Amino acid sequence: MKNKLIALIARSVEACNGKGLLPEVDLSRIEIEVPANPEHGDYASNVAMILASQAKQNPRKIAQSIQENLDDSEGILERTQIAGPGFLNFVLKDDLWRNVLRDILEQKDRYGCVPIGKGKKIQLEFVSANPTGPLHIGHARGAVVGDVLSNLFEAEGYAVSREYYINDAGNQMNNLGKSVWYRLRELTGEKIEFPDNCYRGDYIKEISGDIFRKEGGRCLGENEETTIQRFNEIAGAVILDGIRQDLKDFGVTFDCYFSEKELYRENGVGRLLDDLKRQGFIYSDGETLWFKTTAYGDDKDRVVIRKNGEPTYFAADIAYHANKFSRGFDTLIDIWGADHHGYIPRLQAAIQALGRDKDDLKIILVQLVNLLRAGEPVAMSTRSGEFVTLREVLDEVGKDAARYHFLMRRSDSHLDFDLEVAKKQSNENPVFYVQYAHARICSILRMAQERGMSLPDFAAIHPALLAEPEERTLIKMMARYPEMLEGAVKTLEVHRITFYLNELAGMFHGYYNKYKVVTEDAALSSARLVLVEAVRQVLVNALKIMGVGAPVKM
RNA sequence: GCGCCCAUGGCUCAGCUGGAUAGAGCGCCAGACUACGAAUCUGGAUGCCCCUGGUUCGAAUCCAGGUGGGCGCGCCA
Repeated sequence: MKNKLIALIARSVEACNGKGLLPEVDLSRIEIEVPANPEHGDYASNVAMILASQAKQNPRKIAQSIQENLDDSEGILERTQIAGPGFLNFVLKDDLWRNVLRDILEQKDRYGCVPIGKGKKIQLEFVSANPTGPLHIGHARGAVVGDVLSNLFEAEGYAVSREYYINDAGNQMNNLGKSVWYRLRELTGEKIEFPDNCYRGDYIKEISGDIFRKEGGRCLGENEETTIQRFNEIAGAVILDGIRQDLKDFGVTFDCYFSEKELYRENGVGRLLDDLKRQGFIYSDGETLWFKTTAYGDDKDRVVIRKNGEPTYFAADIAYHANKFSRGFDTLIDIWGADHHGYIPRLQAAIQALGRDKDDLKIILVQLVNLLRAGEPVAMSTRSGEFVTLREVLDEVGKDAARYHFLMRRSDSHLDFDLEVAKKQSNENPVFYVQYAHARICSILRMAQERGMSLPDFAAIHPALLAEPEERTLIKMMARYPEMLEGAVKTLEVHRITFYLNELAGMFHGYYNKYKVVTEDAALSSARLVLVEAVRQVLVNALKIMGVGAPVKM
């Protein structure tokens, strides 16, 4: 719709050029928006104000020239008006709006999907928590944002791949094995001092207990180093299984779990560094190898091979992103906790050194969740074993409420998650507000069915009967759904869907309380059934992208 | 010290990339079920959009400099 209007304006401006009313001007900044105030029409354009400075004319006069030269051969305009400093406001014909209902009923699940992706391959990497402990509530936000963004990209016609990067090649894995080793020594009766760099959580004791039950006293083996290595593999696998299960129950699944160890196979990291060295991005100071990230705006160069000969995490990460690109993705999106923001410049430098455009990698920072219990902050640390697990939240709050909660704010703003509030299944929780709207509509449709009124086709109703202001508002709101999705994709802002849903549900509730859908008037009832069915469809479509259920009854 | 993010009613936050009178929810006050589901709705009060300058037809939004808060600044991952 917006595009149609832009084209209309552009043609008019051209016509004005021809008649000498306006000079040649740059039209790239024409914007069409939905005015906050309905009195200002269905759409408004700032075109005259933009042109005013270029054309050196009064904006209202320009608006008038454009208005007079509009060629509405399609007949979509009811009227236009000039207002304020020079806005050109458009009021569309009601029929045009009502056709949205037809589109929704015909397109069903696909309504709202604009195929702007055109099959472009995009990869989203998220969660990627070290498999050294169960997922906690802090990981949940990134998981939901990544999952919903993936859904959104899919809806908009991208070929999406979801990936979890398993950091299983670093020191932290060794500490995991060591943690198990210490617990097992305890179980065999030894008195030990549990080290600070080991993990204290109860899950370590459970894993150790399992091993002890199976193997008894011989579990500690002969050689300390190989035993710890063995434990870290066992524990890593058990924990990763748990993570997968938690994510699945949270509605988050991945196409690929990528192991960091893969990168070292056949000296992959080393070979990549050699390549980069040949291109002059890597230099040695005699003891260590440095990557020249300053060449692309980083504050200082970064170490890739340590003095002890071991590659850094960064070295592996360069190889990882090179690997991603080699798999044919056009765009990569990484979702990180905001505490990693300092890492962005060096990774972006790296992908440019790999010959990619800076924009081929987009990094979304998700602010850390501030966990509270009845208003009091709760300290969390994987190492100390003090944390609230994702599992716990799922069991107590439920998938839908938890997911919705994490989608209510922009991802770059801090989020307070109060356990006591979240656990309360009260009407304070907005997810119920939206789901209730859906259940209510289902209830209406059920009841109509019982009275022998099945849902009519759009062709069978008289759309003009939907003339109440609330009905027009609802229809316009639904017409904006595709634009909303497109905006959310372009800005990578999933919270927009939440706000849209809340507003649509609110409009429906208001309408419901004021008007009766099913009445003695058969024609009116039919039209209104189509209207509420359309609302239901849009609610379902949006909730599906959010991974939140749309219950028929509550 | 340097860098990134944030600052909007009492609280939690939106504000569609610069538009017309700055909006929701919670909380507070007053109302609405013999009704298609009251997990709902209707009405009411509350604002130096952190401060100071700048950019222009127009700024909560963009720029500069402050103030206050969060987070980073390893040859950890």
